[in-house]
Amino acid sequence: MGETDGRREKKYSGIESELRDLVFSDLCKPGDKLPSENVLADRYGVSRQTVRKALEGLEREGYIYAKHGSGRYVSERMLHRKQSKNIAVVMTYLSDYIFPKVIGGIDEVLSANGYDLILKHTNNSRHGEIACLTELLDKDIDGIIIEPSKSNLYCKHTDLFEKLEEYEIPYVFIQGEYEAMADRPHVLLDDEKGSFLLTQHLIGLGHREIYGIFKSDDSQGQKRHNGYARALADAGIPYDPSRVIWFYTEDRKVHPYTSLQKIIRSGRQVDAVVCYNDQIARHVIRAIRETGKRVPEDISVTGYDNSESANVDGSQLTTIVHPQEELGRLAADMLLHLIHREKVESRIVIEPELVVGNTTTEA
Amino acid sequence: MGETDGRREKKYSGIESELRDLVFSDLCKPGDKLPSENVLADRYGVSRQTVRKALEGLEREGYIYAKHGSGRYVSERMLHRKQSKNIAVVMTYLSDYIFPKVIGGIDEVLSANGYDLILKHTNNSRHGEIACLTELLDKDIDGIIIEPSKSNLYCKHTDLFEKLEEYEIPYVFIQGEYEAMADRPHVLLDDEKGSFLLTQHLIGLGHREIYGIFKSDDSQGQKRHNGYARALADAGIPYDPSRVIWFYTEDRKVHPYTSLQKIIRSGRQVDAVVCYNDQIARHVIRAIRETGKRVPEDISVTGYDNSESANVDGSQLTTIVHPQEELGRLAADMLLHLIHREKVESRIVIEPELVVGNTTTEA
DNA sequence: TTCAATTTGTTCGTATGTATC
DNA sequence: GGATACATACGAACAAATTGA
Repeated sequence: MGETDGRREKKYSGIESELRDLVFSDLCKPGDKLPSENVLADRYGVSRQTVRKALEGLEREGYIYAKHGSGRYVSERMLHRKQSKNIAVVMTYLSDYIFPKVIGGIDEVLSANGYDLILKHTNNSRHGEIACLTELLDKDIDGIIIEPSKSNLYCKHTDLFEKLEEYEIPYVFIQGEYEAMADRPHVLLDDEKGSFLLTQHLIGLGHREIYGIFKSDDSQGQKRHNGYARALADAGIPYDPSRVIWFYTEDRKVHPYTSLQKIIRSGRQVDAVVCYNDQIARHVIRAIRETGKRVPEDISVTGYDNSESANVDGSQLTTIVHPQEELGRLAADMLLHLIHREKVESRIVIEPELVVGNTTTEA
Repeated sequence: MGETDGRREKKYSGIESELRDLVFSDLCKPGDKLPSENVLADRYGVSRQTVRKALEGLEREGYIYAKHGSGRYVSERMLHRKQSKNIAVVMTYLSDYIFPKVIGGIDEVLSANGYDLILKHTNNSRHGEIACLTELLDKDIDGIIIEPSKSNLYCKHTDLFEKLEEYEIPYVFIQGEYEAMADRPHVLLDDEKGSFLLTQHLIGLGHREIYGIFKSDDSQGQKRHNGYARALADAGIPYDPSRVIWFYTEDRKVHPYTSLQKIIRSGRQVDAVVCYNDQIARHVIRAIRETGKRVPEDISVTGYDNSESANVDGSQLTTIVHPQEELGRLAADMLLHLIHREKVESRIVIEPELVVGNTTTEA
């Protein structure tokens, strides 16, 4: 007996959306009075209760309010309509090294577009990244800029990123990339080429016994290692695994320098050291000097990032420029395009630029 | 005629709060089924419609959900009850100088308590601060940590802070203070005493012609000036306004150094310069050296904050320690107490600590 | 000040549709 | 299929606040 007239539309929700359109249209200004419940009931040919049900939704959202005994009015809140206008930025660390500058670049673009940043950090642990993303899924955000943690390990939490896509929350990776997520939007440096340039520079200076210190648990470390290896290969220098020291995030402050010191003290020839970044390079230089060798006269050292620590004590590292703010700005721009559903080049690779300092010299 | 039996309690709201208590009590776990509408109607002796009205509120807030044809159930969301868990941090700048470290300290405490940071900055303009606060009033936040902009000017937007109080959003000032808001929660350095210690140090080294460069538009500048003046007074050295150079945020990069150079080149005796902060001190040292004078042999210079720029090129400024992370942690702690409505000391003043470097020496 | 009309707020009753078990 | 429970819809009545005559 049911009058199955196709899909059953609820009366009140139809009226609700009609009223919503009315309120959102230019015809309505904040403070305007809406027709009374009885008038609307007549107009739409429904009961007063049904009209009330329709109005309830709008009132809950704060777009209209009721004055007892007087009427219903369009709310002030119509002016700044509801949008979270929050962007989450998930980094490995927040206040060290180059991160403040990257965040500054992101903020520059986003705050100019009325967005606020929610900052989170993972301490470069997979666990931390999962925790961050899980929390963010419960939050009101319009997009995410994320620096992957331990990006060289296999990404076991692709489900979280799929959830983001399901919720239509766009995201952009910066700095590193998960192999499994390589087709997603990225803004990256060409780490492989940067390291290639540094190593080539050292070879050009006549060095042959070139050591490398790389981080094993992010994609940058892997790529910088690859650039180092390719430069050696191009120059016909055989790649020797015993000249490469790998380290993890967790032993950054302990391991690699002592390994290098042992090698130097063992009497093996060391012409130069290509370091994962400037921080490592600074430690390496100190470690080398502790062994009695000089930098750059005995051993040349290169960094990466041209960070604040690249230039201290009158010493300028030979390093690669990290366009910190620019990286942030590019990622923010890309994210804005994604939020606005505009077509956009979803993979930006920044060309590296060599800075020759006074920590490298001819052999 | 009205049965004015005291205050007329709406039937449904009484039932709603009873149900709310039930749901919030330990008797209910997520997934538990509530009694049916008819059972509740009987139990409370009201119509089924009234019960529905009461349940509506709880459902809107997400604490219960309905399964058509089955019943009503306690929601998962009861676990993480509704709270935005966002804290806004409003600073003058974000990525320069000491700010990343302060933010790092704030984050350390708040992220451990499940809060996220929303970062905003004012560029140290009153206009910027008003814009930030206005935007934040429309956002879902549980508290604010704010560094006042141009805190030495009269605060013309106390209404915004009153709005925050009205909305019961607690806030904590850090670094500076508005005179009109001095009774609100603050975490500050004792800038007056810090500057006093620096000036006293210079006097102890035998200097008499001690100049000062201070920022005029924040309370720190004013207080550091006062400490300078008090130290002179204590030592019986007359205060000479022509030895004090004031500058504004907007001309930080131009004005004060050239004024000082003019003074030096005019042949007036300059023993020492007390600078507003380390950044200024670095510029001042460069400016002095441009005139051919030496630091510290001819002129001693002091900074303030012991920031990263305090120690460069093998030169360590004589300065005052700024406990950057600690300041952030203290402010975050205070804010947490306020959010939890716990009693808390609402004014913390951190004792300054002198660092003697190699930019000051005996006269 | 009073009063009546208007408008929203609350509560009851009733009926029907539809999903679940 | 039948019992149960939630969802939608309508009608009616009175309470309480506002407004303007």
